[in-house]
Amino acid sequence: MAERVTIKDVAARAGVAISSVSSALNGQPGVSEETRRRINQAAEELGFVPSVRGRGLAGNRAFAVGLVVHRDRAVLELDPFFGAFIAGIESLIDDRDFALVLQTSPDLAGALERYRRLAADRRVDGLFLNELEVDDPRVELVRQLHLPAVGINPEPDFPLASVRQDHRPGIEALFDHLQSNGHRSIGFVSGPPRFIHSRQREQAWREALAQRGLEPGPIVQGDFTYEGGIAAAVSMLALRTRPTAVLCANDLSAMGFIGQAQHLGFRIPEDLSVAGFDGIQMGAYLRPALTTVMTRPREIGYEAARILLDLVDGKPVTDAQIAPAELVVRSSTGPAPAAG
Amino acid sequence: MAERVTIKDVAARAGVAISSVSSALNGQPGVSEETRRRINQAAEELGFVPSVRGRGLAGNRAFAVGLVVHRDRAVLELDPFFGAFIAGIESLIDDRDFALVLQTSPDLAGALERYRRLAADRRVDGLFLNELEVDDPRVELVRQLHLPAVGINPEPDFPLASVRQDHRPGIEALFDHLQSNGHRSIGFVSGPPRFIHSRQREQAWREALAQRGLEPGPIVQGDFTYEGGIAAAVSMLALRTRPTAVLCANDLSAMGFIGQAQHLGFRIPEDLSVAGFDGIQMGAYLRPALTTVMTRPREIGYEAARILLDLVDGKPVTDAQIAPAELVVRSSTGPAPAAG
DNA sequence: TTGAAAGCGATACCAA
DNA sequence: TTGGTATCGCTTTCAA
Repeated sequence: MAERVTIKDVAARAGVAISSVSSALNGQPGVSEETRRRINQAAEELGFVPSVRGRGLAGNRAFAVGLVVHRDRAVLELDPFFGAFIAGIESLIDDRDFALVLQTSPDLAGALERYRRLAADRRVDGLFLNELEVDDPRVELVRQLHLPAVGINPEPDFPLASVRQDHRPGIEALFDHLQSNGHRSIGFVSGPPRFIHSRQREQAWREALAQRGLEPGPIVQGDFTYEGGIAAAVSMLALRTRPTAVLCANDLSAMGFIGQAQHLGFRIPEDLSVAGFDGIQMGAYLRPALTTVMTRPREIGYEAARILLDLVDGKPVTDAQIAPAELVVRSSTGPAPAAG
Repeated sequence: MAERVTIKDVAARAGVAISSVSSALNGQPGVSEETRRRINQAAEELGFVPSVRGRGLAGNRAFAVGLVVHRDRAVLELDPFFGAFIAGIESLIDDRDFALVLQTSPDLAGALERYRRLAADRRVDGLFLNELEVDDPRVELVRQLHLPAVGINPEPDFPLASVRQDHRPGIEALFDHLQSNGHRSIGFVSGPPRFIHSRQREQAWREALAQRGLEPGPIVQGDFTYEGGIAAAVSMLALRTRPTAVLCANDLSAMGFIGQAQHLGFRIPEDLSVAGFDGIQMGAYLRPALTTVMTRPREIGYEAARILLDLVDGKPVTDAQIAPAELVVRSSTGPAPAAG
């Protein structure tokens, strides 16, 4: 029972050739209405679903796209980006009968190996390139591999298709908020500089300062982790010229920063305002609840998938621009302390 | 350039038939050492990687396994289970040249549809069944579909292969810890009863109480979310007979519970001890840091994948048992308040 | 031990 | 508008 029904079965039942079944079911012209009807009915009755393996071999397509998450597992656990990003991808590709092949690797080198194999054994038709790094070797790789790929928030002159979200409006809004609260010295906890998005965020911070004629506050390098936020707080709060407000490159490091600042006796936001970046749910649950700049990973995933599938179909594509990041004011930011 | 090299190319280069290439590369007998060597060399030189499409069609295999996450996106973002679980799966299947096809669906009904299609178009050779529900329809589905499947932490009489982790030792240890701290009334915030693992955790709580001759403390139903934890705290802490300690069915709801309890003026752990279940990283960063029972999703993923691939290979399998959950004492639990 | 050939399940071209 | 057939890349008989 449940013997898989193939195109032959449908053809037999409808009394036509398999080529006609294929044409009919794929909505191609050159099939009479009557025949098409018979074929559809036969397929229906038999519960026929074309084998993606057969289709793939014949059409030289995998009907799948690949994503390699090259982060260590702990980050993957904590980072809210992927869940939403993946959900966004799926909401689009499902309708087109594509599947997502997900792989993980702790580092970029391993990820490259994965990408290479996904391409070598022809398991996917296209790739998502996220967490782009400076001079990211994946760009050259997909070129060699002749694989369509779409980059997520790449640098301006990125040579492949891409989807971007402008972070600046959110950071601008944050600065408006801070400045109207009397802050004039605003520090920054960065991410590892090898990541494009680390640089983008730092750049946005610099621009916002410059635009307001403010001196850049202290900057300390973090690494997007909670621990990195702790370390950043330790060094930044020991400075003689402490900022009155701090922007962290992501929410997780903001959480670490706040935790450590409180541990050191600072009241947030009375003594120090701290803001994050990402908009993770958890931020709403902290006390103080985290002021942050919210991105839209789900939409990014959706748009990235749309572009990628168009690329796979050989359609012309234009880069996508997601609605800009937005400020979410909660309680970790407030009036600057009176100058002491 | 970069024209895909196929088995034909290798055969041509080695001066043999493609069937010999196939046999040689798959390590099958009936190929002379000399020929095998020549073939290997040719394959090497050409950089040949067999197409998973061709292999799949010929061998009636997809070389892929499927996981459908049927949770809403917000949960997927916050739940640390999946990241680690997936990493565990991958660490095994990668070596065997299998890939993971990941799909998401907000609910079980949608998930069933996804499973059905993964099977119908023969995209995967096996399925992971996680977050099992009572009378879970997926069990019948995979039977109909003739698809190998492995259940994660199912009920005792589960009819399919499975991997289990015993939660009880961790909860026993927690109760030892609480009891030695003077707690005698221990409440429980449950998960939705339709989930097997909700029931398992509640059952473990009941057993631990019974074993110590303690009366079951109050029980309130949660839903594994932060908000559910808040709601549970609201109702449980309004009770005339408040417990002195509370176990929550997962860390996230414990976090909500603690947040709300603090909001209501309870000091944790001085006035009330609260423990979670899961062992998410975030728990270590809270204040108070969360006492919890730690599971091992990565190992669960690994073992589940091992069993599933054996099943796919038609090998006999036995259920896997992961090392039991363990207690992690942090600062959200402490001595019971003096009886008032 | 080797090679030829028949599938696997589709698509697509070309005659009829 | 149809049907026959080559083809995709591989595995697996089965002869030689």
